[in-house]
Amino acid sequence: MKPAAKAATMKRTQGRQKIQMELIRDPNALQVCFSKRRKGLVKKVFELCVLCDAQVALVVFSPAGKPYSFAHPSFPAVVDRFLNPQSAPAPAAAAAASGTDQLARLSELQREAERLADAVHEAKEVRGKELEAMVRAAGVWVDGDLSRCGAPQLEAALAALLGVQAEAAQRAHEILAQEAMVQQQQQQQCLAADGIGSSHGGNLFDYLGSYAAADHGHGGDLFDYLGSGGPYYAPDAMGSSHGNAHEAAAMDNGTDLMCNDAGSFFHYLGSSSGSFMADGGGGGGNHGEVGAVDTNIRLMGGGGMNHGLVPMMPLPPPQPPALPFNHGGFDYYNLGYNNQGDLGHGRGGAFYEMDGVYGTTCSFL
Amino acid sequence: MKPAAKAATMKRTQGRQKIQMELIRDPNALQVCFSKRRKGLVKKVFELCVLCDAQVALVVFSPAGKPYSFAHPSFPAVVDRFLNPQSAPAPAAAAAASGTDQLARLSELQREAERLADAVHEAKEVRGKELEAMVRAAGVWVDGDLSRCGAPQLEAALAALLGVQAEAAQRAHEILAQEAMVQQQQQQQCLAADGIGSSHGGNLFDYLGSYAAADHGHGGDLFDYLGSGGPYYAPDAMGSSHGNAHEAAAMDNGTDLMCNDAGSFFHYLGSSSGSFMADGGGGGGNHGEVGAVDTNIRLMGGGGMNHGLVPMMPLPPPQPPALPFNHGGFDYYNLGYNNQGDLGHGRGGAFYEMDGVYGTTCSFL
DNA sequence: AGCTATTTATAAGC
DNA sequence: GCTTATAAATAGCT
Repeated sequence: MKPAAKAATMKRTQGRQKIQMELIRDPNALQVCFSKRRKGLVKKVFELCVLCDAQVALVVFSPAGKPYSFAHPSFPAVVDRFLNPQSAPAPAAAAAASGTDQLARLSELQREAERLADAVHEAKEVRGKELEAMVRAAGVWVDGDLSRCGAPQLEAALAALLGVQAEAAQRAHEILAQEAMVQQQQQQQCLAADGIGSSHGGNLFDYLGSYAAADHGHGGDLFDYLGSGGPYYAPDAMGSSHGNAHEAAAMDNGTDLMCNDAGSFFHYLGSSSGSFMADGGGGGGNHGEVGAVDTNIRLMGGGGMNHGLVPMMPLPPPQPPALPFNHGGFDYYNLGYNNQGDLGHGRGGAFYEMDGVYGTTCSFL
Repeated sequence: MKPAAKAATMKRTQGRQKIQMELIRDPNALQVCFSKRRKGLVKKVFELCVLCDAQVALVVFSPAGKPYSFAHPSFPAVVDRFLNPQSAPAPAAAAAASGTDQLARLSELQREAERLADAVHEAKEVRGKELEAMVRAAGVWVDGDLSRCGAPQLEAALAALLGVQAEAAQRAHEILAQEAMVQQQQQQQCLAADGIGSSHGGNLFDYLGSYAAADHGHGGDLFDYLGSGGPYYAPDAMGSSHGNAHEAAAMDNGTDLMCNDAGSFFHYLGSSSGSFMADGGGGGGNHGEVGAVDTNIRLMGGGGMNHGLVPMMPLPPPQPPALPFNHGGFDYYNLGYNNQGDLGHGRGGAFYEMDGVYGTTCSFL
């Protein structure tokens, strides 16, 4: 390279600049940043799923208030897992949880809280010393501002922190548990099967590939490959079957690690440059496993509302009035890389996050 | 540099290698990868929160089955948001949720909270000074682990998160809504207020700084700074005032975007390399706002169980039989960078994810 | 949205 | 867990 005589002038761009970790004031910049970072975040989550067969659930609200989510093997699966750590799905058990059990839990929670408090305290002490030494240390900050919070909130907050919040939790639990059970029945062996969030409004499932495939449509991509270089499998989208297992049991669970309870939509078979497989929502679930991952990932990107390619789900409006959860829009989910100089560049991925409400989605048990 | 004659030999390491996006077969490598990536993931999420004031909720199960979580402003807040998109909180509803039981619990929680707050406060103070030198970071977090959380909370939270799944969602909604309302009453203007998960077991709150400070204890770090380079503001912890707004109204909401419904604990004031401000929990809620973010972030790192410094929770075995939710352990949460060639390197952060059950935490409404 | 130039995130390795 | 050398993620522009 040149001696940098006019290096500065040479550069077409200044390149990435380090930015302060603070709220971006410029609305436009904020939007751009959010979009890019959300995309990157999803890719990271996805990779974590694939590489470590980790189960995850992510929900992000855009600054505009639109919700985005990603989960693997599925939210239901994650929930189920929480409910049933390692034990098999105890149908009756759930019910049992309520009542006295609840109380017990609460007691525990309380104790937990105490311990936590202690921990904090100690931490504090220790920390103080450390701090002296320098900087970084520290802390937690668990505080925030309670200032704004009314005392009541604080209470609630604490309760929450401590894991308490008995009541709400309790009730929610009961109800949800039941729901979960119902769901479980359906999911049984294939709990992960069902789709994740359903993005109403027009979201797409993008495959987060690296030097993935050629993009399908820059202006209107639905499913984009997000993986690295493998074939990505995107089974059924958000099933609507809330009544029973529809296509359950179909997919082959090639999961090596522990993604046992999973059996979701997107199956990552990933290798290197592979083919992108997307099999619609409906029926058959399996496909030719290439040979690797079988991560069964599903991700629910937000779809742009302006994509052209995939005409999936007509999005039958469940219950507009009934469901209060209609936040948002969605985005894309295109995480391809193009650095490696491989095939195209895997662009695609449309996104948006205006204040308008595109549609929403959700996914739960 | 040399003409690369023996370049290959010179290199101490081969540097980062590109890896196939597929499940890592080697257990050890898997563990390492998971730890690193989870850390990085959390950092990313955190940054997204700070930069874009996005609200998020993340749950990750380690391959070993341990749960980790992160949220901002808190799970409860997110849930609430799902439940109550933009509508105002219904005051009356709250009453319904309450029960005598509630009160009792609350009282307890309050006490707990107080203690916690104090602890935090002190820690904060100490740390604050030191921090000035560094970082700024900030944000929120709630990461910790949900392992211990009772399923109910998780369920509820998740349900909320996903916001959908009609059925479950619906019912959950009804129930939760009520609960939420109750909460809302308390939180009213400060819904985001409540804390997040509590990591029992020995988690630490790490500050995710960038070119942060020197690490306190490599072997046993508690609170690590995770921020980048700005002032970090960690007001009061979880106040205990559950009766009414104590220090309410204090902080200035620098939030530009839309984090309107939030009013959480961690307040990020971050600027550039600024001073670190941490104002204890108790009383006054405000502080000198540096001038920026006001992100109100809270983070709850997971602690390693093998850290030396903090002798936290003995982990009194709650109820092996009773609670089915005992997944995991926790980890660290140290996301400092050291590249920029600033101060130290911001190491710290201990983590682990064995199959042992360390303790857990939860956070919900 | 697509392009760089950099900043970050991390495989490897100790 | 800490370093090193590189692969990736992205801030600033267009």
